Amino acid sequence: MNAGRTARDRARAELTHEIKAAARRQLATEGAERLSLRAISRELGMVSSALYRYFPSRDDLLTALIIDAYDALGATAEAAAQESENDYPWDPLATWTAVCSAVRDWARANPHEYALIYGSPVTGYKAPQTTVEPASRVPIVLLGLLSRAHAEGWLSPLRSAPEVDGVLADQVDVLAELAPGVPRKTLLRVGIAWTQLFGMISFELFGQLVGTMDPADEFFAAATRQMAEFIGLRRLAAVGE
Amino acid sequence: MNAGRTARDRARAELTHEIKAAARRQLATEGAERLSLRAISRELGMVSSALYRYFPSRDDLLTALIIDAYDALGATAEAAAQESENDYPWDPLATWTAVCSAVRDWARANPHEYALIYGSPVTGYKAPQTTVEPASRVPIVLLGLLSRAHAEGWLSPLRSAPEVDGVLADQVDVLAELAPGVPRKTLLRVGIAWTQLFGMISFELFGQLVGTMDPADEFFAAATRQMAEFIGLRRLAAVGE
DNA sequence: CACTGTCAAGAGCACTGCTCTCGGTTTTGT
DNA sequence: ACAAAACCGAGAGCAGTGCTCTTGACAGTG
Repeated sequence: MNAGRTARDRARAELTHEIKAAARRQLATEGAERLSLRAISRELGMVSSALYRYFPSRDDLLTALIIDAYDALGATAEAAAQESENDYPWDPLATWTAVCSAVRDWARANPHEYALIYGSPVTGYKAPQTTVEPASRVPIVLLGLLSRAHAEGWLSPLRSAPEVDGVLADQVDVLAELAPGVPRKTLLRVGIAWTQLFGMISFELFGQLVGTMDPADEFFAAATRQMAEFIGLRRLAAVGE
Repeated sequence: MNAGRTARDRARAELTHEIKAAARRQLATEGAERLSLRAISRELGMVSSALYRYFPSRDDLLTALIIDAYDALGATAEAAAQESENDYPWDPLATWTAVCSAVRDWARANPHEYALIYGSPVTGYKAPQTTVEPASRVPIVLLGLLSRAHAEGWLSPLRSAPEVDGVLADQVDVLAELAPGVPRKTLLRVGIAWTQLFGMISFELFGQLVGTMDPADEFFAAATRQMAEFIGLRRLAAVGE
């Protein structure tokens, strides 16, 4: 458990970190599929075969990068939420937009790592179970925010929305475990907003918006605001309505 | 102009088609980034260098596959819209959901071609201008549907939605050219619904929904319905409201 | 000191995209 | 009808890839 038990352990941890850093650098210039172990080893001044002592295969290195990316994005979202949660009076709509913007900003700052986790999956690469926990950090932030907003009376009842039943009700209920008390109607719409958020970011990053919403700042802001209203997050001034 | 003017032209067209077919087959088993010209040539019983007579580079082959995919998806969407447009009385909400479902079904039937056009862009590959026209066929279908719906009084005025101004108004106005008469508020929401649709499909195909909305049929149906209402498409019974 | 596990190095395999040259065929212009 | 031009597939070859295997050197522990 001790991080630097022996000199060998320390050297190994350090080199592992350096390999991932070089891989990330290469990810930015060459892309995920052209990630080359030999190029990394060249950059690090070592022989290619030595890399296999640290990552048994190219896929294992990819897995490490994917987990790191999920964790970095998750930490960004958590930080944005945290920063906004302490305001008084707390404004869940502001927190919602802050988290969404933080996710977008991270994606724009790290487009290749974003593509690695939210783009088309690398073929022949089977994501191991270890990736699902870091992948769920962003949804957990959003659901936690919703849960607190509900507890404090910030959620509209969505009277006009249809009831959620059947298979969908069961599926929505697994979200409810992370957002106790939030009604199904709201949770379903959170799922819709969730896919909208990442769909929009992917479109922006992957060039699907050029010609229309290309500088996407205003589109993103408007969409985020309207989706927040869609799921029933009230504006600060509108609590008692 | 004549398709089979000479024997050589005919042979060339046929071989071009066979190469793309083999490439598509390999796309399904190996993925876009592992698409190998040598493997294609092996499958076709020819020498690898001969392929370069038909596609000057791997990127050119990819471009052809991308254009074909956009065209196939566009044709699917157009067919779905056409089929629903002729119903009487015409129900634009039904057409909307039909087009969305058709897009999803095509994506599920051709996941690798979908990933090719809506997944992370292949690194080092610069999409030429020739791809934008086939890429716009689906948006054109949706906007045309909205335009007709507006002309026939099927669109709610979206009174509670905020005004669209500034840069966003200009961006939305380029959509307006494809959907004459449709108000900005509606067009902005169409953009939001558009990103939601493809975000949802991508999440389903790329495995981001497992653990929650995994069999996504009901989620998809509910989301499509609610997004249609979001953009103001009225239900058939609610025209006069 | 000796043993055990870890390390970098290097050769080697089968593969990739791509280029170039070669001889043969087809199409085209006159 | 015939020569010139365009096109074609075959093959060799280049520089690069992921990955495996063996070899010899080193550090940590008994």
